[in-house]
Amino acid sequence: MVSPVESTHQKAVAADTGIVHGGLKAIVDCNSFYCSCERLFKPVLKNKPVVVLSNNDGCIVSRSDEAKQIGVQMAGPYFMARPLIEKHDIAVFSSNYTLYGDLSWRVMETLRQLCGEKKVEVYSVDEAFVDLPDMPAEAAARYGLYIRKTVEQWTGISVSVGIAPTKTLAKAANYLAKKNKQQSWCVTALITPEEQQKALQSIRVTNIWGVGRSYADKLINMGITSAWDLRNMPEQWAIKQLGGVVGARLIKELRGESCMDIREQPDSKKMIASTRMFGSPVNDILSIKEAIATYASLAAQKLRRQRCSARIVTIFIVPKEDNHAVDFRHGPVISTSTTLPAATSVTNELIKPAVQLVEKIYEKGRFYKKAGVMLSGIEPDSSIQGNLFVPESKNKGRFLMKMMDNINFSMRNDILKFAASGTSRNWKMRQEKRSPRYTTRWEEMFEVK
DNA sequence: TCTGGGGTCCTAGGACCC
DNA sequence: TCTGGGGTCCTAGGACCC
Repeated sequence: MVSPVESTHQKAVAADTGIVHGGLKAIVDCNSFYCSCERLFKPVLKNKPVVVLSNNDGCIVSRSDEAKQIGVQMAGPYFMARPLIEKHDIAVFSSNYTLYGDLSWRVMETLRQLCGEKKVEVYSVDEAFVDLPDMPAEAAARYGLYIRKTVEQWTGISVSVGIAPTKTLAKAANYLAKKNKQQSWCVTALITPEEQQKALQSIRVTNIWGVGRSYADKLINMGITSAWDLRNMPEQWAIKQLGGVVGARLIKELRGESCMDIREQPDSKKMIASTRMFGSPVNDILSIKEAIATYASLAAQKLRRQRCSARIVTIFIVPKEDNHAVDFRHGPVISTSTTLPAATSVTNELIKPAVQLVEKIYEKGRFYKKAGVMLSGIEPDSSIQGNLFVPESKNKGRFLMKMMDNINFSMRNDILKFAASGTSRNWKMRQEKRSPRYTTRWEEMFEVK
């Protein structure tokens, strides 16, 4: 008897055409993206260890290969890695999202030109899935190499490419490509069942896309240690143990049965958030209200950029805890929300309810380390019913918003702000080591000498 | 002293309605 | 006075991703 798994595999490659049933998918992932961006404008740093910090200079979010080799941990707190960083004279940068955003756009444009406008799904700032429906199996690896070379020539950013019949297997391929850069030339294809088996047997279950910390612990406790072990578990088991339909999909994808398509146009956001850690913990309600007002106006900007309005305003604050444990986890989040009578994207109409909510959850005497605003119940502006009774001033409000957005875009991000955001900002984040925005600000442009 | 800032999807459970 | 079962909507929370 042939099991369903085997029969899927037998159908996988049609012998006459060499075209994989269901097509192939690639994931293109920039290598140490933020570090690569920083290095692009400081050629002195080529082959030197570099790290980039998160907002607030809190964690390490990107490491060059050299920094990895020295032993700097990903997502580790900066203050803990600092001795090592100083000892080895590693270059350190605060994150500069304006610069990374611009270079990201260039990489994505390159992919669209190479592979077709509609074949590219931008998955994150440094990753994209590419649909390769007609790619013959034997041409896949060569094509991956072509992508890699072209992107590097056109943008200066090096990428790794994984190719396989499903997104999850493509991610696994990419993981191996990055792991053995020397042999793989940053490209790996997993097309045949044999290739897939060998690859999955070599990957620990922890490193599979879709398996996070808590599932990893659970799986290892059950004796499921390799990706191959996981692939061979029954779907019913996955439904019970790994979050229902999500788990079942994961198993199918590992077997080569594609459950996730490439989506060229991402849906508009269902939720928009703006949140930050404070530069230092805060205990007075006034500072928290200032922060909330600032985040509300940031979120409102994002909302308008998407040409949408929101009906639900949620705010949250996170109390500071004293936890220096090795496996640090964030403490509880205290949140509350309110539903507005009508959706809006006008900043002051969102600030006001947001700030009022602070009273509901703030506890006097307690210190907080983080706060945020989330907007949901999002509707496109075009679908909002005109209301005869909406006063004229509302249109004025919209006009003002548009002006503010334009000014903020071309000048400094926060040059115009509402009075409620305050002016002292002792809660503002630290960002001491930011590089210039070489590609988007005239006054910070890279000079060729 | 010091541990990011976004997002998505799914499930469970309660309220409410007929 | 009795009170089933199904549907829908909402919220909270947990898991994941980069």
